[in-house]
Amino acid sequence: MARRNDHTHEQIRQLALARLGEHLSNGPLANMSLRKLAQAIGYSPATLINVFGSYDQLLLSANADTLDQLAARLIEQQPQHATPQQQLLSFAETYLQFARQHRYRWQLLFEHRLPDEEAVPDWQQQRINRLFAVIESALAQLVPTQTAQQLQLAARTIWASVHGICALALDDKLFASSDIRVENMIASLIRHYVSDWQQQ
Amino acid sequence: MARRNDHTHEQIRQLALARLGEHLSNGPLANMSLRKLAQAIGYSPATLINVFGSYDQLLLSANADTLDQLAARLIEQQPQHATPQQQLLSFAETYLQFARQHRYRWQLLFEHRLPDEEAVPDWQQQRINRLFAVIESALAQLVPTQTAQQLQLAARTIWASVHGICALALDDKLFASSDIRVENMIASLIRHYVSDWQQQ
DNA sequence: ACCTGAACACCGTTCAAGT
DNA sequence: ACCTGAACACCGTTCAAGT
Repeated sequence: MARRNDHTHEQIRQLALARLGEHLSNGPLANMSLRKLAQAIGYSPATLINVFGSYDQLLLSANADTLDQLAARLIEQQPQHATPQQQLLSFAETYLQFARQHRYRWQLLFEHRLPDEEAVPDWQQQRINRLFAVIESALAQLVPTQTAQQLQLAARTIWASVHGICALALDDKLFASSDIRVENMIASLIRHYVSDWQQQ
Repeated sequence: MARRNDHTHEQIRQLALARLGEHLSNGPLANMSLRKLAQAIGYSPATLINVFGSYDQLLLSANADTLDQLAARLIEQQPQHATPQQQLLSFAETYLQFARQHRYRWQLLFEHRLPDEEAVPDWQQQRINRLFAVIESALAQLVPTQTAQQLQLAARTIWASVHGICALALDDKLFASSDIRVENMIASLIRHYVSDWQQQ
């Protein structure tokens, strides 16, 4: 085999994840496979299993990258001197933009499940909690007297709702007349929910 | 082959869909296959391909059944003498209940995609529009002066939001402290969105 | 010690051959 | 005419054998 010892495990990790990323910017995971991925980087399928443990864990690593990219984008695009409402709207719009730009990566993030239903690993949970913190902070500015639990509930309700709108819109499952745009749905959600929520 | 001519095509359809339904009440689609399904009903894989056209179209037929079951449940559980707000809340709660009870069927409905991204067939779109009509009717009672387009936008925003909450909750992707329940998120969404929306 | 070719147990689909 | 066994081109994973 030609490539033996050409790369460390860590380098093989990066090669595989980068190549998978390229694929996911063009097509769905269903068009990729462990064998194709291995061939594309010049290693055998068994090498990738050695390095990642399994194809499922390789995909989990790709999802970790996706969460990092999403978090970076959300935080860098977050306006600092805007009203809390505008911050929440901007957050949701950035989320939609990311989902559109990285459609297949984003699908993989939500549709890949570990075979034994084992819990999502801690490092992944922490990445997600960091994103919720941004929403909770905007909500806390809006109504400083809210309890932590009320903030948690509202932040999760908003994010899950925005997520649902993006997910169904990207899959064309809303079947609305053509003049109904997903941006307007997101704006409608944030405006109406937040207006009433801040009146307690 | 033993079963030749034992059943009409229509009977084979029903056998296969019923057997797939049994499987989906116990586990995810990933644990099923065309070959296993064919063996379970005593036919060859090629027979199922003859009858359905492909495994993908077989799954599409299963999704049509799911939409019919969901629509029946939503319509029969819809309270007639409740306020529009209560109707919307009841609608969302029934949706959650269905997603929980038929978890793997429901996953298949939203995650199965035709390989060539071809449009969802008309009969499926009509089934979905029938469900939106129920939401739009409750919203129209709330504010009779809304335009059809405003009703469409609000109905789709609400449904996509409820869907997102259910989808993430069922996959344990919300990571909230244990005292935050998904029912409270749905109630929060409906209450706050609808309260502000009806003030136009 | 590290890597992988070959084998294993699958998969959806096709079609020539059988009834 | 209808059906399907066998073949085809895949798949993820394992592990004995090679370097």
